[in-house]
Amino acid sequence: MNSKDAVTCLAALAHDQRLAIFRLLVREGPSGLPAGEIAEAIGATPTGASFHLKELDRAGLIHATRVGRYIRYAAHFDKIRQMLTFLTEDCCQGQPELCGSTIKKARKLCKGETK
Amino acid sequence: MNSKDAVTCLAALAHDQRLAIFRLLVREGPSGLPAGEIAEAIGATPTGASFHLKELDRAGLIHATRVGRYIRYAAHFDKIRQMLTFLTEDCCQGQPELCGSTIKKARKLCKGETK
DNA sequence: ATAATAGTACAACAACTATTGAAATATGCA
DNA sequence: TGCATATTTCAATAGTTGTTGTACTATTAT
Repeated sequence: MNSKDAVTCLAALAHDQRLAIFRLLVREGPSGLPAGEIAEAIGATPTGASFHLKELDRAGLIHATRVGRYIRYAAHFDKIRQMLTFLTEDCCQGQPELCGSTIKKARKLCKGETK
Repeated sequence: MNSKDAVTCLAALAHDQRLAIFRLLVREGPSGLPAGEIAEAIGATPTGASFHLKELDRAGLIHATRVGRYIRYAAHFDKIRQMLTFLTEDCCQGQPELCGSTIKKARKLCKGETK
């Protein structure tokens, strides 16, 4: 991930409805949801939802798959990881004890961490 | 952290120079850097740097402290953690094995994780 | 084939954001 | 006090992004 790429991701997320879509799809997991269900869930018009889904897709944070007459969207977890990593790379010059009480906690995002 | 707050943070980061400032200050740690040094490091004019620093400050991602005639800016690590947590909350409905190969890795952001 | 459903594309307009240069403020030093 | 340094503020302009409604395309079922 480079800076331009990261800016595209961040700009895609920097909108109320798109952030809601993103978080919905992160919660939903790899199977995703069809566009209509997403639109309804966040209270957007079909046109609006389509526009925002396209933005998120363009940034690579989600991806679309046609299934019959539905188009399912799902979070692209690898890209998400890349973006989060990019944001906090080399934090505190490799001495995480400096921000220990803060960034560390962010790693408890998903449970199940073993090491 | 709520959605509005998160959108403000993400919008603040969704700019090439501001992202560069943010990453510089994350690397730098709690002591931060004076505005002029930041401007020089990212190749911005004093006016431009000031504008972008203000945006990041307004979002709560960094904070300013006057030290003599310098103004030092430092990352606000607690806010950063809150934002990262907000983005990936309840991922995969609490079954991280679904995205296990991806999000987990993002937790290796800072080394020094012990548990 | 035709109609119904799911979703996208386009165009016009409004709203917001970034950039620039010049002027202002704050602090420290001679 | 007066000058230099560090940084911010302001105003004008240019550029980008979001919203809305209408029209279009793709798929399925009758």
